[in-house]
Amino acid sequence: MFGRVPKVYHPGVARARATDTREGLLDAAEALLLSEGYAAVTSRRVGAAAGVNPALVHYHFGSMDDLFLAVYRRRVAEGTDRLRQVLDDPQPLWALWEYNCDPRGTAFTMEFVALGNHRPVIRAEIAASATRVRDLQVDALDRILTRYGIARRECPPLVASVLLSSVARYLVLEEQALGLTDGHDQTVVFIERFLSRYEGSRRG
Amino acid sequence: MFGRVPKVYHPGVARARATDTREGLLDAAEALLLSEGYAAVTSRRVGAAAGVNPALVHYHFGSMDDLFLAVYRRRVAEGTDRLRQVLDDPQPLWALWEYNCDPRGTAFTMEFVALGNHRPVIRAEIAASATRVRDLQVDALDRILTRYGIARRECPPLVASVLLSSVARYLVLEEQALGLTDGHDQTVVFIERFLSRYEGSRRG
DNA sequence: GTCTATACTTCGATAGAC
DNA sequence: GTCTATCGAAGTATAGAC
Repeated sequence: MFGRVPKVYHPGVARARATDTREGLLDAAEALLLSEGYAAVTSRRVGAAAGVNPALVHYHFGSMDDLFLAVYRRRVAEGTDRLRQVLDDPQPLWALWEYNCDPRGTAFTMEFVALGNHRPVIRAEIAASATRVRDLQVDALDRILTRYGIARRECPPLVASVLLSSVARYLVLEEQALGLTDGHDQTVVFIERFLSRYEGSRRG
Repeated sequence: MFGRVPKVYHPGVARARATDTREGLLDAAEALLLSEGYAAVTSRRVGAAAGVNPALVHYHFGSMDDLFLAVYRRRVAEGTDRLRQVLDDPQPLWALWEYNCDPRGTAFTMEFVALGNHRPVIRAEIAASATRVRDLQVDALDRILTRYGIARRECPPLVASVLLSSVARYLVLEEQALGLTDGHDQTVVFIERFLSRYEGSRRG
């Protein structure tokens, strides 16, 4: 009698469902990426994991590249929010170290780096976001180091940023990807002793 | 008249040709891996790049997993040889730093790490070789640090090894994969100033 | 050893019914 | 929005001629 109900008549309901499906697909894609690597992220498997039809991947995102981009951007947005909060921490150096030690971000980034190796669109996105994150982190470190009276010439914030994230992220990479943990405990102790010199032992 | 010539009658010639093909396939696979990522390493593309029939990949290596393993092992063997020579260098700390800064090894490892994410056989191989390489490096550093009179308690060789390779490899990773070089120059200067304290500036 | 030919699988993407 | 059905491309792997 009414034919199809125009979606504009029930925008809330219609859009709620669509958003659920969309988010479900993103969740499924991200889970697959982390557990089995990017090669496992196919429209068929993502659809199956999300409990919907594979064709919906293309309906909601277009190509697989677009799906990957959406997954990436969602996670980067979360990460950036967390990074901003680091400065509010009463022990910002500790917070920054812990932020870089988060294993989720590393496994995630590694897959996308490998993915970007043969998908130019992905590669460009990674490069852009990496620069943004680094700028944010350098800005934070600049203020932190100044607060502790560490001269810029003695230890430039840029260098501190590179050193901090290098060690943290490489430790996680080794542990997650290679199952290699030799010397990690000792190295962490070594680093954290350094952090404690400025901020005391970690509280909270 | 003679039918097929049994290969045992001309082992040198027959084996020489076979070896060439085998090596050619390994070369092609490695080149593809580095230039376009592991997803580009398919039997068809490897065969085409090597100028032979794709079926030969399976004849010589069996499965694709076996091809990947062969590529990996060949490169690891080369890398291990180079690492052993580091100790003979008159400036071993510098040599070790440069060894870890080699971009080839890093790009290579990264692809295999991502590959191992959904290929258990590869993952196991990486873990085993990573442990061997680290042991070798720690052994080298132990002797180097002792030579320079650096107490094991002050800077454990294991920690030195982890720190050194972390920073070096992560710098390369960022540069190669993300095109991100902000702060790298300054960081390298920072590190090399440290090296120079013990070994003077790099010679040769 | 190397090639041709092919069986079988899985992928990305799209057209059209509902 | 979601599904069914399907096309064409590309992958792994094998059998068999040469």
